[in-house]
Amino acid sequence: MSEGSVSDKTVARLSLYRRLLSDLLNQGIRNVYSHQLASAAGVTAAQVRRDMMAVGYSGTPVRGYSVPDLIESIGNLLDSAQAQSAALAGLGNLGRAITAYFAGRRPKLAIVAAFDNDPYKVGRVINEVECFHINDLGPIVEQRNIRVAILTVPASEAQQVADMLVRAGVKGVLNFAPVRLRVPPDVYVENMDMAVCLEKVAFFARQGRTTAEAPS
Amino acid sequence: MSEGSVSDKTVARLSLYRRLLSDLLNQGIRNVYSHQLASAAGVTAAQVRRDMMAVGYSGTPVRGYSVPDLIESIGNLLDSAQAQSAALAGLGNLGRAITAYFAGRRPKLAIVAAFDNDPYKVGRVINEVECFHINDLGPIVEQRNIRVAILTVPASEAQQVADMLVRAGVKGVLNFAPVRLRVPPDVYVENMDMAVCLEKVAFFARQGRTTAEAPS
DNA sequence: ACAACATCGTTACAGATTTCACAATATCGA
DNA sequence: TCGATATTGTGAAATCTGTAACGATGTTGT
Ligand SMILES: NC(=O)c1ccc[n+]([C@@H]2O[C@H](COP(=O)([O-])OP(=O)(O)OC[C@H]3O[C@@H](n4cnc5c(N)ncnc54)[C@H](O)[C@@H]3O)[C@@H](O)[C@H]2O)c1
Ligand SMILES: NC(=O)c1ccc[n+]([C@@H]2O[C@H](COP(=O)([O-])OP(=O)(O)OC[C@H]3O[C@@H](n4cnc5c(N)ncnc54)[C@H](O)[C@@H]3O)[C@@H](O)[C@H]2O)c1
Repeated sequence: MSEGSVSDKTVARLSLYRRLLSDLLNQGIRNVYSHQLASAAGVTAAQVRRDMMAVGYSGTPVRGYSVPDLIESIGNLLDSAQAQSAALAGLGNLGRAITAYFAGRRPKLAIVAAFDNDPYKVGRVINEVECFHINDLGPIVEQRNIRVAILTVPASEAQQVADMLVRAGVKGVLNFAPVRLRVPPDVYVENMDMAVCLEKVAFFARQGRTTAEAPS
Repeated sequence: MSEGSVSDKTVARLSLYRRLLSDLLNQGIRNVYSHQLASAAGVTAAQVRRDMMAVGYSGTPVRGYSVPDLIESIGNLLDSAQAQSAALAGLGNLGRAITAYFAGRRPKLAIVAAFDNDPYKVGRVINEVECFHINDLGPIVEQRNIRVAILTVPASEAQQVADMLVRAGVKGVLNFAPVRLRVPPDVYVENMDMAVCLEKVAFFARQGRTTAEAPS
């Protein structure tokens, strides 16, 4: 199904659109125009319509887009047929915040296992997620067919833990450690680099650069 | 001083380079080639050399770049002359993790005040940062000349708190709430949208897209 | 029934960003 | 001293990304 190549940026915007559309649906709004969605997302109307080409969904003039139908169409592109599972490595300050945030939020993409090397955490259930010892990562990730991981271990451990994840079959990593991971070319890594982002903000705050950022 | 227009992406990469260079310096390495820095950062050597043009620093053939000199040159571009101060709004799970992470790390860009509306937190010092009541935000931000803020309040409160920050003179916001903030055009907003990023990772993990991401 | 209208889908364009390619050059070894 | 060599800096080409423009189209009001 679907296009072989949807760009990075487009995927990010579609995910954002979907969240905005869900908000609209909760407000009882069932139709939306490209310029309305654009305004909510902070992009141009042309951008929204262009992104819709990737989805393959067509609205109608005068009515615009059907909110529930569009949510479903975006889901057809972004979501996998069967639910995906994610693992989290490193249940420290950030790891716990993240598990709390995602707990019970996405049925199609949930954190189903956490790993740490701190014996005090292993065996406990934190924010609805069971914590295992890092040494058991391989078998558990393989058994549960986990392909997505969130990496929140200290920078010094990040590469080593990433290697374990990759060996166990993980194909996508959301990396919070301020380190560039070395992974095989078929593994996708997204770096959330807070230090870099904060320096960016500080720089442009000083420069007075006119705002507006696409979703990271 | 310096160029009027350095791109978004270039600023992010320069911040990354600087961190990598600091690591090298700690290892006692005092010279580096563009292809080495490129490999560490996950970009091409041509990209590194192109970014150096924005900095205005020149290396020499055969020797490459001087690590300490390059760190200084990047600092001349990225850092402000006098230290910048940042505020954090919302000392919840994520806010506490972030203050812990940045505590005592950057002398030139430190979190110097936190704000919350939870009376239990107000008045306490958490991770070396004093917590004030959100209602006192305006005067304190103005007095301390704070221009940069990190926003980690619940999504429902984000716009309102952002308005307070902007009124107090903040010109750059690192926003973690899954909401698109409305701010005047002279205020720079960087969205760290974890939900969007996780969906991106899940999507490309499935697609088998060949990796490699620029710094966010 | 049909004209007026606002919006959609798509193609063509423009701008930004990255990569390529190569002349210029500083250093090392003979 | 001087040639050999690997690297730099940068103009030009290529690619990626977003914007603009416009014909096509469905709806509404009369
Ligand atoms: N806290 C933040 O806001 C923040 C911001 C930016 C980046 N980061 C990065 O995120 C990562 C985690 O940050 P944190 O503040 O949560 O740190 P933390 O020290 O609170 O948590 C790290 C966790 O990883 C566990 N751990 C250590 N070694 C391990 C190993 N080999 N295998 C499995 N688990 C291991 C520790 O037991 C701990 O629970 C770090 O790389 C940090 O640089 C954090
Ligand atoms: N925790 C995560 O990993 C994570 C991930 C992605 C996004 N986010 C977003 O970050 C934000 C914070 O997340 P969290 O998990 O820390 O939530 P949290 O509920 O733990 O923390 C929110 C904090 O904000 C304070 N607060 C509430 N209203 C306020 C107001 N009007 N003024 C000042 N302070 C106020 C609360 O007292 C609390 O301390 C949310 O918008 C969340 O969606 C969090």
